[in-house]
Amino acid sequence: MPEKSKNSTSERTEPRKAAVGLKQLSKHLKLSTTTLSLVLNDAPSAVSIPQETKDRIFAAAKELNYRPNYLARSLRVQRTHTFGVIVPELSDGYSSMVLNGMESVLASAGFFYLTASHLHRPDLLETIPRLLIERQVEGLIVVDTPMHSRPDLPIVNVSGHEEIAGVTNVVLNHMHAAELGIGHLYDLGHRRIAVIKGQEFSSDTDERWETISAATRRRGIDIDPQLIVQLDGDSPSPELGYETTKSLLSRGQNFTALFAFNDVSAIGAIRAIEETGLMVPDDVSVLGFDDIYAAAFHNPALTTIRQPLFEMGRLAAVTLLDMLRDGFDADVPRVLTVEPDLIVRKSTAEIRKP
Amino acid sequence: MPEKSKNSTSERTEPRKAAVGLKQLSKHLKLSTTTLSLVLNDAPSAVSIPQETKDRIFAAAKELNYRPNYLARSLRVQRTHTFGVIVPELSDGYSSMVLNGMESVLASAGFFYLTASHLHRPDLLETIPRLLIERQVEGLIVVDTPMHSRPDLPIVNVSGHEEIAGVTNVVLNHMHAAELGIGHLYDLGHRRIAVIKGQEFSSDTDERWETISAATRRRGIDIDPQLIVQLDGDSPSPELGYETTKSLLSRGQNFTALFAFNDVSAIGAIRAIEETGLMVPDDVSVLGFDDIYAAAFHNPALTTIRQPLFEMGRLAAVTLLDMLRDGFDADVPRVLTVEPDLIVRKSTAEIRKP
DNA sequence: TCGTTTTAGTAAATCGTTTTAGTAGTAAGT
DNA sequence: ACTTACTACTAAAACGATTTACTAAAACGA
Repeated sequence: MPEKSKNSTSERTEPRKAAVGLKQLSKHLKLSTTTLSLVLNDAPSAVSIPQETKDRIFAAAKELNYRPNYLARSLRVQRTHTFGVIVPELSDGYSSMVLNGMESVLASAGFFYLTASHLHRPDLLETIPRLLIERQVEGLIVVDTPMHSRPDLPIVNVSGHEEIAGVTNVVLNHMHAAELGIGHLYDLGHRRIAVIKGQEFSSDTDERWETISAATRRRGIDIDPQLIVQLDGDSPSPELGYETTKSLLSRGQNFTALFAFNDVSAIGAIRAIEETGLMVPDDVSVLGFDDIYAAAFHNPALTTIRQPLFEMGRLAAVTLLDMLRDGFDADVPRVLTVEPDLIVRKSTAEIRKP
Repeated sequence: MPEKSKNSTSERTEPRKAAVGLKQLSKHLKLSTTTLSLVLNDAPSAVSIPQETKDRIFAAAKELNYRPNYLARSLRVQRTHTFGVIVPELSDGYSSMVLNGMESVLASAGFFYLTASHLHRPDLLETIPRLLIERQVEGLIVVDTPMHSRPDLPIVNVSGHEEIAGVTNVVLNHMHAAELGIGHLYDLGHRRIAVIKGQEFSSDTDERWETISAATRRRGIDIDPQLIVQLDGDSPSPELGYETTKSLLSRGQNFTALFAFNDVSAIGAIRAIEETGLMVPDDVSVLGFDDIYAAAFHNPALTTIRQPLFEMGRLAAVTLLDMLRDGFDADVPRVLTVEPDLIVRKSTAEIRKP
């Protein structure tokens, strides 16, 4: 039985091989760094170099564990293959889904990205873009974050609504989303519909509200101002929706359906509603937004407007890459629209007594 | 009515000021880049430079919008103030909470980080560390990911269990967690306890299982092998827990409590259990793990073992920063342990008929 | 054989900073 | 008057790659 050398403690702390650079490699091979660079990058002018030499170079690079210094390379070629990503915060579910989609594109394009959360703090919103630019990111992906000024590099804003030269917005078709949501509730017979608006700072808040408003008017019903509440605070917990709904319920107004700003707040709302002795969906229907993973498995399973967050991230990334490839003022679209879906589950039902 | 100049198309495309570097600044000021650098970085040797000159420099830097090139700077000073972060995937809730904690430290330390997801693909697990090292990250934070070899830079592994020279593991006190969980179920009278183990690839799976196993034995009960199931697949949806629990239920064994690997799978499990006509917690108690945001608001509210993920991320970051400051072989602890909490809510209850 | 082309490389400039090692010119000390 | 010290700077060498512009030798063409 061969002795396991795996744990031969004397060998454990192997000599930490100092990373070898092009210079040491060139010394070892007795070739200039020029030649090495040409060969290793398979530059066109390396055709004249015989295969034998090339092989020697590759072999030595592997053997000495050569690691090109990407910093030096980036400095010289003036490309970092790096994007900056600005999000409100990482753990809100929304951002991480978008990032997920984004990364699926970037990884295979050889890009990395630096992430920064602004936590809705104005000072960070101010400094983060500058810091990222100093780090020579080639573009910015901004998620659910207002961008007023126009930094001098390509930007894609996911859920951005300002029209700014040089920034492309990736947005949901909110009109369609509102039609789906309100249409669904209307078709179930609901006329007294409460709405939880998003936080002041959330990019989608206004557009969402306006489209919902339009969709109800179009059906000849008006939303009682007493039935409108707004999320406040920046916790990614259902707590916010819970509190908001509590205060809505305390007004004593009756309503048969509630359209929440997102699934997280819908979940909080359900708890609040049930705590007052009402049942979802028998007494009040609750409609969410986003279709997060948990939505399908909540009790009751959430009826919701699905927003293709992964796709939005993916789209943002490919668009930014396009902008880079096509030069500065290429005519990429100013706005890219993705479509929502109505996912009917168990949290909405026909109104009981019409 | 004042005309809205917002859309005055001629002004829209403002001249994109080319970012000015030290050289142009020096030309403009008729001072050497040396002087500028000294002053702008407030180097000790800048004492001899009169305040008037300094002011001129600062003023010009602001006016011309000088942006130091961090790449060049990093290359020269051999510090990037950048970490690499390796996670299984971004949208699993676990990683993003850890990242959140991590970022809270890094941001104020002037560090940025490059994130990469390996999606459990062996090729990515192989290449990602190399790519990050080429980009000159100063350290690696690895989340819920096995690390066998020892790259030559400081590493902190969140939920890492291998003992490797040079890497510090941040781990939960699993023994304590198991004691809390099993103790709670035991105290409620449960003796036939089912367990959902984590996925094969999850770092915590083995340790979690072993400690649970020990905690039950310590109480003189043994877990029926028929009551052990394991998650399979890498979706961050409750679907996995649902499927797993379905198959558990189909075995026809009876059990009065279920200890799930995490809250997400617990939520799936509850759905599966209720679909067979059983009630949670009346017929079977379900115990989760992690205490994600949704746990408190699920129906029934999840009793769970809270894992301080934010804190673990925070700890990982400060530790890595320490390792950097104290030089290579500083004696940072090999393992940092954080403590779990039992959060009793509504998904567990006393056994009905003893 | 002479001129041209090809082969197989190399020296040096470059990217944008920081940093080391000075250098004039003035002021102070003795 | 002569050293010494300080003031206010600057030239040039890093950092580690890439890239432009060469070169010496060999091969080829006429």
